[in-house]
Amino acid sequence: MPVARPDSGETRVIAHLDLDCFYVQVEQRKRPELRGKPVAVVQFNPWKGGGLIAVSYEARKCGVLRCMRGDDAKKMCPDIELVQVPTAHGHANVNYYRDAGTEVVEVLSRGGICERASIDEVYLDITEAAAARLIKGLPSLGTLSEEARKTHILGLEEDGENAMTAGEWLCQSNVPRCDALLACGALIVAELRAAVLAETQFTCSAGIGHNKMLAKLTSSMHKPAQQTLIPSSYVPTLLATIPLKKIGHLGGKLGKSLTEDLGVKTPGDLIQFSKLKLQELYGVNTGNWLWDVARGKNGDEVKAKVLPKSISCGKTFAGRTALTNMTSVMYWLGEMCDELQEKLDIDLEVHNRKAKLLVFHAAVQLRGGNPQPGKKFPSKSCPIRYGKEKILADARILFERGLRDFCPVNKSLSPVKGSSNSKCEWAVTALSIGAGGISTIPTGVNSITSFFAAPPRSPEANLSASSPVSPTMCRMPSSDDLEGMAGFLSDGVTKDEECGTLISCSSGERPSCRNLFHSDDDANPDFDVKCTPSFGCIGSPVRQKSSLELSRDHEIPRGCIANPCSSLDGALIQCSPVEDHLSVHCRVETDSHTCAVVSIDSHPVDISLGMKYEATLNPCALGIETEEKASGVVHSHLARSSSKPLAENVNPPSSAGGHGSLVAKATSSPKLKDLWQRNVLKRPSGSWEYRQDEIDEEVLAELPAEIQKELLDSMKRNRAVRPVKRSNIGHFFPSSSK
DNA sequence: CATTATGACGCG
DNA sequence: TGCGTCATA
Repeated sequence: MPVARPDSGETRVIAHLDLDCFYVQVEQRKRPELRGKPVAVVQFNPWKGGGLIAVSYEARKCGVLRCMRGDDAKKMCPDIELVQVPTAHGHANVNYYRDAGTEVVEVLSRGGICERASIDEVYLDITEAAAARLIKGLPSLGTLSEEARKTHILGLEEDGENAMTAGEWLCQSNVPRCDALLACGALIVAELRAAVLAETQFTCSAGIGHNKMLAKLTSSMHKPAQQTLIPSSYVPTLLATIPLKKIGHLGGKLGKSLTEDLGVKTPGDLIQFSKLKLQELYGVNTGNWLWDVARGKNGDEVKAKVLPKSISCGKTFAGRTALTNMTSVMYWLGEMCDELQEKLDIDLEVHNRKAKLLVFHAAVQLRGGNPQPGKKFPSKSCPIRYGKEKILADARILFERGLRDFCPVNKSLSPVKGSSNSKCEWAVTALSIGAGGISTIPTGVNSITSFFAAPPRSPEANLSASSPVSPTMCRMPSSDDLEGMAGFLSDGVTKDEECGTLISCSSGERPSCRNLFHSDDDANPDFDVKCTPSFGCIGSPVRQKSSLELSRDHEIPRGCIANPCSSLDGALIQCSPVEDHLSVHCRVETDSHTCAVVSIDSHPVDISLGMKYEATLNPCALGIETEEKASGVVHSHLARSSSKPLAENVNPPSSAGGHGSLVAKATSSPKLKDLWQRNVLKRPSGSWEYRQDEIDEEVLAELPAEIQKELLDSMKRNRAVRPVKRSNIGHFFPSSSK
């Protein structure tokens, strides 16, 4: 549901860029002999020649449409070249196209704040660049590039007394600043499009306006390889003219409801309704948003986001290809898990990110028994454990769990053919698994690792001397890091005040540098943290102290969880140097699929020596498995558990300890440190609380602009309007009927 | 049961 | 956490 954001009026210059029939262009670049020909890209599927997903403009002239099948396209246009989407793991693989899109993003991101909206679409906020250009003076006809001159200016009168060319419009003086800004924006976009063409060989179309909605609306008005500008003066005319469904989010049920229930045919028609009325009809958020739409307003910001927030793979099994037994389901799940893990590996390697959540979904039909028509197979999720075998095992459990919820009577997991009435027979028509909650592994120059490992006065203990630290690890905290920090600080806080536990650990092998940042238990056996809990207590409801010793030989703190049955599967430690304290926040995922959040407060740290910590641990969100296998060593025991172990019968590793990782974050910049220090409130419990409302504006102002922006965005998001109680939205999306 | 794969986001 | 909606190649 759309949500209205505070509108910025006409101060911004926003562009929306869209690659023309993108997959086709990618294929044409690979095979230049296809250029200028009728071409379509078809998705792997033997049925009727596969489905078209991209059609070249030459083919469109013959009447070939997307959503046709390959066979139909051949009939309509015998000369058409059908190119297959590459296949991997038994289904279509779009990585090649995604990478091609990345090339484009790399060019475009030079122009301003860049938000990758889809595989081939980008929003740019080029306000700053446009303003800078405007300061240099209005463009002049002589210097106008060819591409800029070809801009379509909506509402421009091309004949008659007041006729004006686009070039003239772009160069006019004595116009409102907002128009001049748009004109500068058009020049910039023209240059960017030319750069994209020169550097990637791809053409794209663009829309330029004062907000995302307008930019998106106009980018598709002149295709391919053209750009369109919408002056604010033309907005009312445009909105009164176009079909409602052209507006983003109004192409579906909401738009249909507006038309059918209220007779609204164009966005402009909405203007007759008061804000209150729209709120009553569609809820506060959507109502406000619609009120804005009627006026061409839209406060959505262009987010600096180039990377996807989730990664998934899926396959459909239509018609007779539906899967009706566990063996075939497991086969395909296996393929998909391999693929997902591959993607996660790449994302970790290339972007230094890890996912938190595994999501499973399937489309399943019930046959026999009492198949309930509209019933949907539920999607299920759990914390993700890296490693394809683990993903597969978890996906299987999620599937079975879904099946249990889904099957009405029978709890059997196997489909039964020739359905006896008591059993249910199922057919899987789609499977998908995805990884969500992907975020940058926090790193920084003064990450906890270098903090420990590279004591300034102890060169021989400097880890980087023995194993070079990669540049990415030594960089300034990126905006992603910051976002991670803000998010972490705002929600990574323990809430459970009652339970406590002890940990202690001694160290294992000296880890390689890489392992300080990544957990990759299979791939990095050299980082095998042996946790030897030396003492502990079971079930103490009282917070207790324990010490974490770091010996001189092992500069790296071996964070480890008290539960000896667990291996560290994705430990994440965040730390902040605050005065002379070191504070560590640690999130641990264990083999038994539990997770813990602990925090450790240290007292004066001498980083050049082995360290002793007074630690207070606040486990939360735990469901640590039982003490029964724990041969006399430490157990965690928790008063409450908010997440159950995934598997009913978990076999804990027999030995204490396991593979693990320590991922650290801190800040090198004194300013950031300061920012952190001032806004992280230490609570008696030793846990952290982040008070974003107390961020010191002066400190914020000293940060690099990009980081400022990102932090502000992040704060805004955290503060986003929470919908008030919906009044009568229920009647609007009838869930039962249909 | 034939558009397939992939993603984002908002609600309760 | 899970679901539904929307979008686009």
